[in-house]
Amino acid sequence: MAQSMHVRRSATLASLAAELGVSRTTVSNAYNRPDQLSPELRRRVLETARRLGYPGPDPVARSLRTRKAGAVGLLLTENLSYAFRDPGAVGFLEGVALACEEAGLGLLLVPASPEREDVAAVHKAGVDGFVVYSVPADDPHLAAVLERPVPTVVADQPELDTVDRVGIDDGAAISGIARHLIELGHRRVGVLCMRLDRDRNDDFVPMQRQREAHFHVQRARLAALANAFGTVAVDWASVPVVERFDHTVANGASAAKQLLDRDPHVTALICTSDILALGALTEARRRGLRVPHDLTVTGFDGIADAERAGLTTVRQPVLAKGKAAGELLINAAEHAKPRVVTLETELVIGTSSAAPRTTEERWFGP
Amino acid sequence: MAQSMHVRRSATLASLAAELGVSRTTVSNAYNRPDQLSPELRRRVLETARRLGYPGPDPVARSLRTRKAGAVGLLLTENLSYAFRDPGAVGFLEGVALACEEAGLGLLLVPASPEREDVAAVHKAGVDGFVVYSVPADDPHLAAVLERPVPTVVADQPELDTVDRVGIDDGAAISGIARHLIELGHRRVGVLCMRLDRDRNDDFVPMQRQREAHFHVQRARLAALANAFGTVAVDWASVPVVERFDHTVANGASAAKQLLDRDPHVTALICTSDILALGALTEARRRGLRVPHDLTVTGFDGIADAERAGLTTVRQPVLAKGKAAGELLINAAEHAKPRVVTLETELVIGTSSAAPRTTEERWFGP
DNA sequence: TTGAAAGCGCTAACAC
DNA sequence: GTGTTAGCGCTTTCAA
Repeated sequence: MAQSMHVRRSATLASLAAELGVSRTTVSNAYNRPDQLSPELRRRVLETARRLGYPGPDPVARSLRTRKAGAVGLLLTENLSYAFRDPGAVGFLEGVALACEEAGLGLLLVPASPEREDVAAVHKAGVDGFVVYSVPADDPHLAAVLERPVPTVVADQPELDTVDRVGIDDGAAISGIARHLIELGHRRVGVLCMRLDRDRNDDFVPMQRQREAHFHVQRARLAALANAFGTVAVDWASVPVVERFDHTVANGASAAKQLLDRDPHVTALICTSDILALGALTEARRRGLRVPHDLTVTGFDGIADAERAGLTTVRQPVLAKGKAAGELLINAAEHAKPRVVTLETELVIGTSSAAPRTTEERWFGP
Repeated sequence: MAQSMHVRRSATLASLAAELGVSRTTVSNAYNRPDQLSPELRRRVLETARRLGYPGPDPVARSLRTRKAGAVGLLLTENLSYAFRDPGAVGFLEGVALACEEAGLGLLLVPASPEREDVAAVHKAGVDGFVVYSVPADDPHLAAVLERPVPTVVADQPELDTVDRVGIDDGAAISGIARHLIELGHRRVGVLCMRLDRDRNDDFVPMQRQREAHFHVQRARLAALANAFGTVAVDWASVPVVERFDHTVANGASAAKQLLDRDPHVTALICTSDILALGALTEARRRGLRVPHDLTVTGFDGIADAERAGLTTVRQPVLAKGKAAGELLINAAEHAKPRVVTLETELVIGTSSAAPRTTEERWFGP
């Protein structure tokens, strides 16, 4: 970004002061403390400023001096284009933006895609604090943020006990889904989940990977499911779990295909996100499976498209989450222990879940 | 944002240098020009930094010195929450973000709602340039941006001949809609448009307001419509045009209601955005009007919901627009004249437009 | 009211 | 390969 036409440059506070024959303090005051000088003088200062093309105090220099950047950084570790396409992420973003707007702070989106190992962007960010959203516990960008001497608030991911955090009770939330399915009589279930770790694994997920996932939210959901189905003697090790790195509807469909191809007797597909569930619905349709008659599908998040599709899911307040994160950061007063805000979720029973057909029904029709 | 637990603070480059018994240059080099010192010394520097809890060069101080903020500012003059809800705005945002991401630059969302007359946020923004999206030509935030000595790129709004600009040919694009309707035989049409000026006018729009609108995009579209329908002897002054300040589906519906209540003989509702058109569809349904049989409705933008609804509309490349704006800014090399990028649009004939019923049909059924 | 002095923390010539 | 010097442009005690 070199020059462009609209670049006047040059005049500084000092040169203005010299021109006016007053001290720098006075000029500074004209901008920052109007009550500290006579209206007349202030008028003169401002007028001369306009004449000289002085654009007012340089924000960077002011920031250096005041030790305030006037902005909050948002770390996403996800291609930004993803962030703007995932309704959950957009809602969160909106929430953070709202909090910033109210406080008159800017919101700086820090570029940090998963491919880019380059942490420089975090170091370059002139901000008064960071909100970290949905990054794996071992992400280098996160480490870089934590080194910066500014307050940090984490949302959903990762779970750290050194910084403030806002999230939901993922285990409890998805247990609601599990209980619902168990009551309906489902015992042969399959799971579609989002990225569990920084390395790509678009495939079935062995137990160890489930247990050691660095994406804590996904890990917590899987663990809760295992636990819930354990109570009805379902051996979790035999439950097929398919993972997808990129969170898209298409991937939900392909994951469902992969799972059903191997295990066609599954009566319910539990998805850890609505996006994946919408893909599962597509795949079900493609195979001629009627939902919920032939196959139950559940989601997670409560995005608009999911409710429109009648998905059984868990609704979570994404906007409130973002807002809470922003506010926590902005009010990061001195406090000894990290604060934790846990938001409420709500089980939404849609039309995508029903009792599984019995074996007879499978053979002889409904 | 005072302190919070995770705030180490203190050590500076200078103190590190002192501790190590080397010059500040050396420490600086350790971070910025690794090839300027022995690997061994660098290792020592970095190690000591870690020990002292030195988080690396302060980004603000560095920015002051290098005269680079490493970020692009985005001015929106709209409640941020609007920006995240309007699909067009989100697409644009994504495009700008993409361009920034590729260049390793941050994207700073500048808080500047229409209510907030406070321009301070613009002054505080530590950025290397601004992208201005969809603000009225007389917006004070815009004026503040133009005073800043950094390159600026404008998208859609406003039209200035001093800065780079990216947009579409609004007149030509909506003329396509007009011609389509004219060919179908529509002569009694009504228009639903977005905010025309900074002052709220949720009502019919007199000619003068149409002509003098500071939202140039809307003005251009209205002018093109007037012109197109002029060729078939439609007197534009008699065409009802209803404006809405807030760009929501609900407002589209209420605008359609207001228009149809006064002028029920209208055969086509031309909307300057898909959002408004979707609202118009709702209102048509409510009145028991079948679209397109009883009423033709057209939109503008080509958002996903519109295509899903089968709306006749103009598709415009919002993401490409954002990306182009970002790239224009980032490559703002020296150039004498402002650059203008005009993107292609495409007329999409959906199922929401058809020939108007004749008077007889109106009375005796189709 | 206004001004003088003292940096905020860092980088970039340039000299050693 | 390393140090010296000179600010970047601004705010803020403190004294006048």
